[in-house]
Amino acid sequence: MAEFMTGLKRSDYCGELRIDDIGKSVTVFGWVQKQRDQGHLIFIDLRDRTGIVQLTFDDNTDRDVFEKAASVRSEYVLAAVGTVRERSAKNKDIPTGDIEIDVKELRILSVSETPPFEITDGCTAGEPTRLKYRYLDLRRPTLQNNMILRHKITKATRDFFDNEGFIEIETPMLIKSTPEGARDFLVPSRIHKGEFYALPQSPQIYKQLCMVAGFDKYMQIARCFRDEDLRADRQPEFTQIDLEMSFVDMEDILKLGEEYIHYLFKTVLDIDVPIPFPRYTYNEVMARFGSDKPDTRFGMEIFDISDIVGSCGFSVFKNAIAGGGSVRGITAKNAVKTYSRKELDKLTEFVRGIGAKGLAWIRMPDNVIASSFAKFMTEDEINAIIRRAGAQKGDIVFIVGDTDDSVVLPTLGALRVEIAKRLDIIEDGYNFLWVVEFPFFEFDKESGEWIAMHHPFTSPTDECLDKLEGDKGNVYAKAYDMVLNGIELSSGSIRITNPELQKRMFKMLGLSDEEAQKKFGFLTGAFKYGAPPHGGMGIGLDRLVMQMIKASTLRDVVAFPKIQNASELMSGAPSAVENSQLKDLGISVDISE
RNA sequence: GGCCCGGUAGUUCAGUUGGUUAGAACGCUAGCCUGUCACGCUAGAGGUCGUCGGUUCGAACCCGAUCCGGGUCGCCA
Repeated sequence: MAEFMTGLKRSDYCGELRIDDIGKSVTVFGWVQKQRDQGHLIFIDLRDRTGIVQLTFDDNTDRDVFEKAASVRSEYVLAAVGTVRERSAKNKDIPTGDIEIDVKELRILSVSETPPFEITDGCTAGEPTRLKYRYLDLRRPTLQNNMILRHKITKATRDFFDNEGFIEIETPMLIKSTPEGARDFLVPSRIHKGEFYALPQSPQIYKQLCMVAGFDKYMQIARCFRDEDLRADRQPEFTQIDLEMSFVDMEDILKLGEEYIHYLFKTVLDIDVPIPFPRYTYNEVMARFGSDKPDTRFGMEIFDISDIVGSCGFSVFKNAIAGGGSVRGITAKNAVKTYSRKELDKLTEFVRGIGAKGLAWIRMPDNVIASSFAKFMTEDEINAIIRRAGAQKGDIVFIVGDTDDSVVLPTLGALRVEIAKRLDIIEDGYNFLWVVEFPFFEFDKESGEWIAMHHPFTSPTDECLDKLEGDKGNVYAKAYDMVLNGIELSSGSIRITNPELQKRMFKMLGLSDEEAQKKFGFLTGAFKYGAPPHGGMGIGLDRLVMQMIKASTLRDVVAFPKIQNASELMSGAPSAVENSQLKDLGISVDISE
């Protein structure tokens, strides 16, 4: 049935033919979007990655060609040779709508079964179906454009860093497992039975070794792996624009990051992102937005009413403050219509899910004030809260109190985003910002210990060096995050290059000299031979692309993504393997629980 | 591992006191149609109601278990 394309060569892409091409003899290849048979007149919409062109067959068409056209079905692969001519009935809705191809020769290069869903952007099939047939899903114009845009982004990225004097170096995928942080994906070794490689969570150590090796400016578009649970913005394998520079301080890296983003958005989207980006300290964003990756496309900032309610009659608030915590709130403008009493109960559930014990509110329809806690307060206290909140008729004030600020702030932060989405007050745009001055340690309530917030190679700030062993709560890191519209795009730091300091860091992480030597000896060993001061960052490419095309899930910017349970619907990976393979590796599998 | 939501035709969905033969739209097949482009008209095919078990005279519907999919918390130095 299928014919050969022997002797044919594409003259044009389908979607690129225009009225100027009238009279031109063309050869096009593509997939059948739609065949419309009207008896003595047949139209076929032929699609390739550039768009659609209409093929026309009528009484003047050779009989064999006409009959072949009548037999064509959706998604057949065709070659058509013919002449471009002006349409008698034009279609203003598509770029090629002024012309059609009067077909002289038609070849069916490949037939197709009826696809499980229609290959259009209007397709209503659910994601599981589309992922199972991802090769068909990828034919849809949206995903074609997403992949093409992603290509443009990686191309622009390489161009930018090349211009800046960076060298792209590939680091290994089979590396030593160093089980701090996320879980490693492990790869068994056949030659060393019972031993395993890990897939890299990032090229961190190798890029630092590149600095020791003198490459000075390194970059790589690197695949990274983490064996953790998935989210809409988290895949187990992802791509990072990884870079590292020697002889720089934090300012140099932030400036380069800003220039890169500016270049990228200008080149790919023709958008001027203002630089430099606003810069906030960690403590500031936590206090104002309740998040270390704040979305600043809307206001609704957090305010503190601890001073007002410190001795009020509402025991929840009073106890929160007495216990060393705080009482804070946000004001949702014009939210009365959106949030009924019943809806407020749902929000209470929402904050409980995050960890708060409850949610207090003041609802202000018309001239009456309804509140979940007013009966415990004096009128003066309520009025003071409303004044602090800047609340007016139609607004709702939400208040959370707890003995622990690490409950109060993230709760309000999450609530702030949830309400903003619901009220639809998030402005369009790209709000980049830096978060700097990260604490070096965070207090772990469960173990009652201070634990490092960053990887062990992150340098503390110079002035904090004396506090490392004592005043841990006041130690800050030379670390910085790039945030875009509430999503962490990038994380980086200046690294430790002093072997003595590195030793202290390992000690503080609870690693004995022996363990540190075993796990990271090859890095600290390298630092004995002249390590230049260096730092860098890794930018999440998938998340960046996702933001640039305004997709709601990473799956729309990854060609062959994994689903929620980390499997791939199309191939069925992961899967059991042959016993002979296991035997080769010296592995026996025990999945009994 | 926890919580929430979902699973009925190829696809998207509807389906209430539990009761005859489970419907619609799109898609598909066949016939007709000379300007369609969401073509039109006529006819038709297509279902283990996720799976297993239970309750019942009778289950898509009620109960239990389980599988699958989505979101989220934990987790992601």
